[in-house]
Amino acid sequence: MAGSVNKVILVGNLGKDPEIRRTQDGRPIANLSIATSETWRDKGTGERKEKTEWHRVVIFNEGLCKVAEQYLKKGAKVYIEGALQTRKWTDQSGVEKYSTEVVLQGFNSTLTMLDGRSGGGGSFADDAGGDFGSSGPSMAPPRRAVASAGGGGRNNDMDDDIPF
Amino acid sequence: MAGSVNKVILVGNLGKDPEIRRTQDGRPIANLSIATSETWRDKGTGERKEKTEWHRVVIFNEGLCKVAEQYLKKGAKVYIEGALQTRKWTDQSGVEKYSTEVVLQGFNSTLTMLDGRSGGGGSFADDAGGDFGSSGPSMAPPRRAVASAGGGGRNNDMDDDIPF
Amino acid sequence: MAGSVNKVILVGNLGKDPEIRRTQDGRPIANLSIATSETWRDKGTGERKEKTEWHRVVIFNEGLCKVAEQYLKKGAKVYIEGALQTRKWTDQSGVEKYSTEVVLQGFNSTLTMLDGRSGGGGSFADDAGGDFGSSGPSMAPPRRAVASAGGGGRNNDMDDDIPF
Amino acid sequence: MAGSVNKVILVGNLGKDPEIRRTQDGRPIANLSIATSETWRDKGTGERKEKTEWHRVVIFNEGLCKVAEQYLKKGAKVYIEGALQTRKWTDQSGVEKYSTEVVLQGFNSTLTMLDGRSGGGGSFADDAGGDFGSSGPSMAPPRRAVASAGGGGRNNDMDDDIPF
DNA sequence: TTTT
DNA sequence: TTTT
Repeated sequence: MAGSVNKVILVGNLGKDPEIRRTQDGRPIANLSIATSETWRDKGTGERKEKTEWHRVVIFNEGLCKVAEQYLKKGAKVYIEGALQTRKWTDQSGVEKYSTEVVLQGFNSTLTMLDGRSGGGGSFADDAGGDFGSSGPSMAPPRRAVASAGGGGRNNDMDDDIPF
Repeated sequence: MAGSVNKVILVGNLGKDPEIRRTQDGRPIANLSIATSETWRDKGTGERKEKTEWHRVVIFNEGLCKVAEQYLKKGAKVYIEGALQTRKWTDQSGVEKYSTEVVLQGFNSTLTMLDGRSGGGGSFADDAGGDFGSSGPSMAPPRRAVASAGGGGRNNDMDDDIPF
Repeated sequence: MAGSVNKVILVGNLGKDPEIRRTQDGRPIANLSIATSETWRDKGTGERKEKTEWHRVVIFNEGLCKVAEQYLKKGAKVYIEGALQTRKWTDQSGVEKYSTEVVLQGFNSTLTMLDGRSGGGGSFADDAGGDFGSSGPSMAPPRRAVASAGGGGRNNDMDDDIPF
Repeated sequence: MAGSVNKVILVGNLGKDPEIRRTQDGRPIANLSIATSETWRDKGTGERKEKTEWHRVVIFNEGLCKVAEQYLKKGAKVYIEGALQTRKWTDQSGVEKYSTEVVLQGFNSTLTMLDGRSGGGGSFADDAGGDFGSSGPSMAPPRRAVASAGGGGRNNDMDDDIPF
């Protein structure tokens, strides 16, 4: 199909520590359980209500898995950007089940810590060991590198003066 | 929870006509089945691959339900903005199942037709019978009304010339 | 034009306290200055680089203006969702200028505090004094009320069991 | 800054053909002029109103530039995802000006054609010559390659049947 | 002018 | 299981 978009944006808190496992060929996969919640006041009774939604987030990218493993803990607030994916599986009693997950994989996936503890954090895009510096043998987490790409050929004399 | 976001953005095509049903008290609910797909070239073989993902979209807002009923058909391309919601239900054989849906309900829900046939289309926000004109006995679909709100107190002399 | 979307999503910190002013007819307008920044490692030198972008955010909605006034301070981290708008104006020397702002107005605008101090906060949608509770003489900030809209007619027996 | 997000999502139509230029070292830069518009009904008079917003979009990524050059024409409808950037420049009379643009550069940039003519289309992410196949001397446009990354270690037996 |  |  030409021209489709499948994007999920969540800001929420981890309900527990990330779970990291490995595939047979050694690639890491991280699972996050992220809570979002809505609060509102009941129109009739006026009482305050809250509803929590839990999201299963699966990270296939190696760099983002490391970020999750090293920096994220139960309770951490994160911004994530991924895609919806529904997986079919069969439970032990042979019943077919579907599980819908938010998948961070390939491009246009992002994981950003929003509580800036530990000095480590920052914003990470899923660069799949891509073009920008952070690859190689170093274990340094990949850095989002928007400003460097295509930097040549542009008058980037952005001093941070405010135009307003 | 202070500060959470639960947002899904899809651009895709309807796999079938919208299904409209009504609650006991007469409120409409529309179900859409939307396909998104990814294409890529296999790194090993070089062949073109495609994977389609199907999304279950549920519209609770009355105005958007009417839009869906009147304007959307199988094959239509739409932009939708909603929230993830996982629902638990029990099938006829007593097995507990979970279903994750993209819910359009309340604020911050949008349904926009992207193939501008039928003159009807346009962009619709889920205004829940809100502040902007489209309420009342009229069956007219709600219109997104960004520019009118707060129009006072602002120099809105934007002529539609391209400023660059 | 049928079918367009104009959306900006920012997560950043306020560079200074919100500035609130009023129109002649008494409507509040809040201006926020929000910083986002990118960090990356230079491919050549390996040194850490950072580039900050400043965004002018204008809030026309009365409820969100109150939230900004009461809860936001210099340094606060926020999630905002608005639309791009370029305004033409003439400076004192008669030169035509353009200013591009992120406008929170009408539907599909959101302001959410991400550092949960003061117990006040929460997530606020721009409901324009709409359908959900928060209107009236009360000064209570508007609450995002997704779950209440259309609540009738749905089996919302979501207990927060995790389906995974 | 740890934890910031700078994202613009537009769905709109090109006001004119893309303009492609090259930097001194030969890198292409594409400029798009994209219109979005809002329609609403005036609360007082009831008449239909429309306001068009024009967005300057700058593409630094070589792959996306080629896509723009080869597939996009005046009138084309596109989905784009980029970041806000304000640039300072001096006009011929020495006046300092600011220009805010939507920049597609590096990760998390997307350009997707929404009117599927010419068979070419599809969805493209800005992969900066990244991990997925499309690099090399071939002029083939980069393909978004979500499903292939991390494919090992996962039961991806998704048949494209609609599961609901 | 923020933040790390 | 989070957070307020």
